[in-house]
Formats: sequence, structure tokens, C-alpha cells
Amino acid sequence: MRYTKLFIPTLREVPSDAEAISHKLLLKAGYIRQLAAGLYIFLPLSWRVLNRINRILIEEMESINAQEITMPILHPAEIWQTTGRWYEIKDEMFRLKDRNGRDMCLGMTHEEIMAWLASKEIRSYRELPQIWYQIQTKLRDEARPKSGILRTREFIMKDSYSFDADEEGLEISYKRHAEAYHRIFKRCGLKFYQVQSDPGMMGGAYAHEFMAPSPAGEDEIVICDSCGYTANIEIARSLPPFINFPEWDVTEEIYTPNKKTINELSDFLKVPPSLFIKALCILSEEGLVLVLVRGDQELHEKKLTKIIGPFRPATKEEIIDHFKVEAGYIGPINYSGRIISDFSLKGGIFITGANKKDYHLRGVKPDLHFKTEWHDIHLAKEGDFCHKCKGPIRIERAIEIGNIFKLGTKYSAPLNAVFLDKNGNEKPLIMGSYGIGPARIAAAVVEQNHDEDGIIWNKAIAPFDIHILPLNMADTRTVEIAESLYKNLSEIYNTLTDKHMDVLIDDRNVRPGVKFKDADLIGIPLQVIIGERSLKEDYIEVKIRRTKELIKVPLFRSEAAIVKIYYETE
RNA sequence: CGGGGCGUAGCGCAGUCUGGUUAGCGCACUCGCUUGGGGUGCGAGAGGUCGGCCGUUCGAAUCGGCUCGCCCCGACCA
Repeated sequence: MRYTKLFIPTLREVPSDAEAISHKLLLKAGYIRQLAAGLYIFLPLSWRVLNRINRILIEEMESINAQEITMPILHPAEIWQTTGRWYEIKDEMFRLKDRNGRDMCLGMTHEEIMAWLASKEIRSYRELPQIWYQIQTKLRDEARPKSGILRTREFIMKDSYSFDADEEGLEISYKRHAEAYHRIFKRCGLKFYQVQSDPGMMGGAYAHEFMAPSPAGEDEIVICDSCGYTANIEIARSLPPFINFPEWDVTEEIYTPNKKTINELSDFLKVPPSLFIKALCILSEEGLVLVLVRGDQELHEKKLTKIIGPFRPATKEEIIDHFKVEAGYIGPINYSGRIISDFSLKGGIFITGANKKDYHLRGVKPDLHFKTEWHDIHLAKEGDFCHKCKGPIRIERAIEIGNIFKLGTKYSAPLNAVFLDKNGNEKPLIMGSYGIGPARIAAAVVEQNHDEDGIIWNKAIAPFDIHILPLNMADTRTVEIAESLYKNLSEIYNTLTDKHMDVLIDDRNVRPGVKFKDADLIGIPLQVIIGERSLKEDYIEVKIRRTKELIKVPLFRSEAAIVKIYYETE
């Protein structure tokens, strides 16, 4: 392809509202343009990248016998009403009416439609398993689109769905997807983790996310390098640092005038925060709940929500009304309502509020001095230890690039997607669903692979394989050699992409500096530089974008040398 | 949805507080010459409903009200 025939509107300055690195670079290098909040136009370069990613997706999906189909984006409401998600999902779903006033919605995912199709077509266990997938647009009215193409309201997704006769079958489909996903992300050149995750609205009991570590990510993941435990912080468990408890044999009141927060108490009593019980007064739908975590820990609200449902902190007035004392002095002793404690309090001796103004109690032992339910409700943090192997854990920010869910019968049962098993019994299909966002892959790759000059694409998903830079278009020898390389390299077979080399030649009549700057920005893995200076000595130069290494290549049989460098480059 | 910020030429910005000629600057763009290994240099030119509406005023980019849009933090997030 000729640069002069390709629309690559690179910018010298980035629009000021871009914040994320991938957003800035993709704008600056002429890959994308924004139409509105969370809506992006993919220009020729980024479309080439997405097509290469999709090619990999298709290959890997086919390798696990998944079959590509395509489904409508516009859905009738009835199907979503049948599974209940029409009512459960709120503003995130785009809804509309057709000309007859019939309720419709735009597809944010396709479990319903897939289960509907299976309900119509699958009759027998002999037809199982099936894996169907599509690469297609999804629409979600996101509360806050952000970070360029990392979180948009309209996006392309590879979504696949498995149908099995039983749990064992689902386990196989799930595993094969996980393996295919590993290959996909590896081929795209991403660093990533597979982590345990919260199934959320998808339902089902079991899910994993694929996470590409990056400061631009919206999620935090917990990683134990010792045993390999990885989980989204939303569900991650951890052991807070172990503490040696003092020998407070008796429970006694201690005078703590005007000391209400853990920090104030810790300073005042010269006792570390971990020896306090933090008592939080929570109002759930069923009433007041006293929630206890160790003084050095944070309550994880999502974990608590799973136990007691939606809640809010009680107001100052509500606390005084109930405990007859301010929030700073409340505690579990003699409290008759529901008490939920974090596991990290088990077996310890603590200081906690005495339910009496200006007093705390020292020497309080959970289970002995008060009855409580035990749960994991603290937020894992740096410095904690792995709950499995006790090794140190660390926390990284990450971009969610894919996810896999075991759905079970959540969709097949209400939509009556059933089959007859070997014994002639009617059973609901066991489903799984699996998603990957190609644009997120592209953005994550840019986040992980760039330098101060621009993007550094991995060979597998670069918009072009080789970028030829004839430095002086007024010099006939430069142009002749560049054109002949362009022609010859383009005819060479590229086993990585299973087609011919994609070569871009910068045939613009511009200064060398402009070509160098744009080439580095665009980020094609290999640059072939043809300048008069080196031609005088009958060589050209090959620059590896990632390392900036310059390799002199003799003019004679230069094609072979360039291709060799291409294959040897990471 | 709560909090904050911003809207002036394609991009980056100044001007707004303290209203007053034809609204500026840099880059990009067009033409001519020049230059040719890291965004050449010189000259000429084109490009603006100052986000929108309403109001105050002799006069509004500038003051007031409403509204739309975009970004960031949080909540939310199949």
C-alpha cells in the first residue's frame, strides 16, 4: 500500500481531552477519531489492526470447533423479558419501540438470542456439544465511557456460547475456551493473567477474566507469585498481616476522651490499628447490622452486599438513636442485633467501642464476648498474604480483555432450551458464554507496547509488516530501489499472516524527518530506510521499531536479508 | 447519578476577572521559491455563527439565566 493512497491523518498535537496513553497515541497516529462520548470511528490503520485480531480470533475459535454465525443487533423485548434481564438491567440497555409500538432493545450481549436459537433447533444429546460464536457489534449505554476505545458505548465483541448435555461437558467447553484465549492473547503479544472473577449480572456460579496489566485499567487484580492464585479484587481473598496479641486477660473499660477514629485511638493508646475492631453500623433492607473488621482493614462493600443485600451506612442520628452513643464508641458487646465479622478477627483479642461515651473496652474476644457470623468482608491490599499458600500477594491494575462464564441453565431453563438425553429424559442445555473485545486488545497492546515516539505493534496484529521509507523522493535511485523493494517484498509469503507481506511505502514528497516521526508513531515493526547517504556505499538500513536497532543490509539480495530480519524480530 | 474541569479556525492555546476598533498566536492547510538522514527556511494566502438560546447594555467571546456537548474522579459497569 502507498502512503499517499492511505488516509493516515497523524497529528502533531493530541486533542487535550485524551488522557489514556492508548487514546492519545491512537488519535495522534491517525488510527481513530471520536464521534461522540464512547463512540469512535476506526480509520484505515486501526481497521487493519482489528481485522488481524479478528483473523486470530477466528482461527482459534475454529480450532476448538466453534462455528461462526451472526445474529441481529436489534432484539424483540419478549426474549429478554422471559429471562428477566429486561427488568434487571436498568439504564445500561438501549431500548426503543418499532413503528407498531413493540418494545425492542439493542443487544448488549446475546445469551438470550443464543438460548432462543438453541431452544428451536437442538433436540437431542446427539447434537451436543455445540459452540456458536459471532464477531459483532454490542451496544451498552455506559454510565461513563472513558479512556478512548477502552470503554465505549458501542463496540465489537467476539462472543461465543457453548451448549452441553451436562456439567462435565461444560467443563470441557470452558477449559477449551480458556486455552484458546491463552493462545489468542499470546499471539496478540499481550501480557495477561487469567483471574477468578465475579459472575455479576451474567449469573452462573463460576467465571474468569483475562486481565492485561496496565495503569490504564479499571480493575485491580490480586496476584500471588508463590502459588499462582489470581483473582479480581472484587472477590479476592487475603490474609491480613499476622499480629501478636498482647496478654489482655481481663476485659476492662479504658478512658478515651474524644478519641473516635482508629487513628486517634491508636496514637492516644500507643497501640497499632490492627488491635482494634472497627465497628460499622450498616442499614440493610432487613434492618440494622453491625459489621466488624480489623482496625487496619477496609470493608469490601461488594462482598458485604452479597451477604446482606443492598445497604447503606447508618446516619449519625440513626446510630445515636440505636446505641445512645456516637459512632466512635459503638461496639459489639451487649449488642443484640445481627453481627457480621471479618475472618481476620477470629481468635484475636481487641479493643473496641464500649457503647458508652468516651470509653472503649480492652481485651475483647470475638465468639467469647459476643456472638457473630463469620465472613470474608475485607478488601485485599498490598502487604497482605495469600489465603492459600501464605505467600505475599501483590495488586496490579489491569484491563479486562476477555471473560468466560459458566452459565448452567440460567438462560436455557426460562427459554425452554431443552434436549432429550440418552435415557429419553428432557433436560435443559448447560450453557457457557465467552467474550473478547478486539478493540480492547488493540488498546491494551498499545498501553503495554509504546515509547516516547509512538506505538510499537506486535508483528501479528500490526497494520503492516514492513514500512519502506525512501528519504528523498527527488532522488531517482532512491525511488527506483524503494519501488523495487516494495514490489518484491509484497510478493513474499508471510507465514505469520498466512498471506503475502503487507508493505507500506511512504511515497510522500516530504522531508525525511517527517517520515521518521510518522513511522515511529504508527509503529510498524520493521522500517526499511533508503537514503542517499547509505546508497553511496550500496547498502540500505533496516530499523527494528521496538529496539530502534539499525541494521545495515547490502543492496544485493536485500529482500532476503529484510525478510530474515523480519522473522527474527520479536 | 454525585463532585470537579473545559467549550474561541483542523489541532494546541491566549484573550473572559476589569464589556469598547477589523478576535490574536503557534502548528497544520493552499500557492511560490528553498531544502532533502529526525516534524527545513523564507514569502504570500485561505480559514471564525467565540457550543447554543434567552437576557442585561449604546455596545457582549467577556456580565446574568437556561441549555447542549466533551473530559476527569467517584458511584455504576453483560
